Amino acid sequence: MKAKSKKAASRRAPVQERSQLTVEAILDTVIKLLKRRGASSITTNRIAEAAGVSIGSLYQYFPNKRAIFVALHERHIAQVDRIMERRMAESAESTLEELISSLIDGMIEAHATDPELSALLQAEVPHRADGTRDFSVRLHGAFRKALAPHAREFGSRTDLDMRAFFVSNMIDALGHAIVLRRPSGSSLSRARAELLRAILAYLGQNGSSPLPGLGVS
Amino acid sequence: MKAKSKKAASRRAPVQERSQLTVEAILDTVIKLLKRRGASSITTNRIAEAAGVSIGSLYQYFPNKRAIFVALHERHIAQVDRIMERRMAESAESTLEELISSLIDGMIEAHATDPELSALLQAEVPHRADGTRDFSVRLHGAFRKALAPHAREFGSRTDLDMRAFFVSNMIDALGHAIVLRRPSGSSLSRARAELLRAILAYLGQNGSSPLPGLGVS
DNA sequence: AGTGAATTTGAAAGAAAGCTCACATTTCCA
DNA sequence: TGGAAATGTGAGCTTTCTTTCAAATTCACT
Repeated sequence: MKAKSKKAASRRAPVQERSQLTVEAILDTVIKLLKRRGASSITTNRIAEAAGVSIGSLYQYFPNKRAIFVALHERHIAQVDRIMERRMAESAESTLEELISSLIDGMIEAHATDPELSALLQAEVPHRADGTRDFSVRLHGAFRKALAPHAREFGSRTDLDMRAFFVSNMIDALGHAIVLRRPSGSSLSRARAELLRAILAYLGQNGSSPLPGLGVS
Repeated sequence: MKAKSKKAASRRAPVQERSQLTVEAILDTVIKLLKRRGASSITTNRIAEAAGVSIGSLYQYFPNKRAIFVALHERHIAQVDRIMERRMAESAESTLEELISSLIDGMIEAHATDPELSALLQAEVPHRADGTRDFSVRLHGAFRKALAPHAREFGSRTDLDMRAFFVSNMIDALGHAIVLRRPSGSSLSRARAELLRAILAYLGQNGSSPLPGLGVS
């Protein structure tokens, strides 16, 4: 889960604190405008005005409008990276169930904080296709490492690579789904427990350890 | 899985065949331009020119550029709807495993035909957030129906609604994932079998019926 | 064949948005 | 403290979007 390096510097990189604040203000303002008016009404001039910076400053740091959106995605992904990396480190000594459970919570934490933003980023804000792929690859790699020590616990000559791929995608995609679209009657914690159960069942541990408290099934 | 009705008719609806061909040509051309040059270089005039229709005709059927993208998404979703609906009907008398297996194949069929397009639609083409949600809700409802007859087969007082939600999201999200991002070494059929196994394990049928042929773990 | 509706055309132009650049201001640091 | 580097500014130029519309063509139907 290492965050990746900077992209092509088609524009000046902010080095002083004030310019970093400018960049942050721009990205924060885009979020505000996204929520208030939707993506289609966003213009670079509106962004600059609402952020309290000149249009010239905006183009000092972003080569075009799309780059602003891409940067917003990257900032969000970096945030998720940080959360998952921390939990992965903390759970180094834990059981498999504890590890999976913690990573599910991490993904939920990363998106439940601002579900509206997550939904907007996914649906309305265009981004580079390989950006999503990079994150997926990174998460996959992280799970391959995280699962390796427990390889013996689930089925015999299982394909670790494939398992890691499925687990990482289940946590990512289903974590998203339960935060953004879970059935109206159900609680987040209930759905969270269900996701844990699904993953453990997939890893060949279903039925063994009854889940605590929540009355799953 | 009923396809939904038309949106606000801010423009004339095509009634004759030639005008329907015009609309199709526009959408097909957008796909071509998307693949060739990427979303950011697309202009309405370029679309019209490449499609061999006048800019006037384009604006006869689409109120603005975004509407063209939305229509592209809707056409794609309608295609997936059709495929899934057909398979759902065909598998009405089947076992649970046969049903799930067929729906997995349907989702793969729907996206493996043109993976590049699927990736582009997801990443580069902005769409209404509720469009994605509508599809998710529709798929969820369909699975609730499809799973209801088999409710007795998996665990006792299980929550059908929640199960349907997870199964529909696993097929959708993981179906996407294995088509677009599966580990380089693995075949699609191998991943497909793994997805089936994961869902059946989640539904509490793992270990029971050995899968045919593919040697899944 | 005749008639009206549907469709197409494309140039032209106003509106809107993206973006540049010459110059002003602030910060850094030797 | 002085100059270089970094940053900020916004008027206005360029590109693209969007609309208009009168005239031509094609289609459906009798």
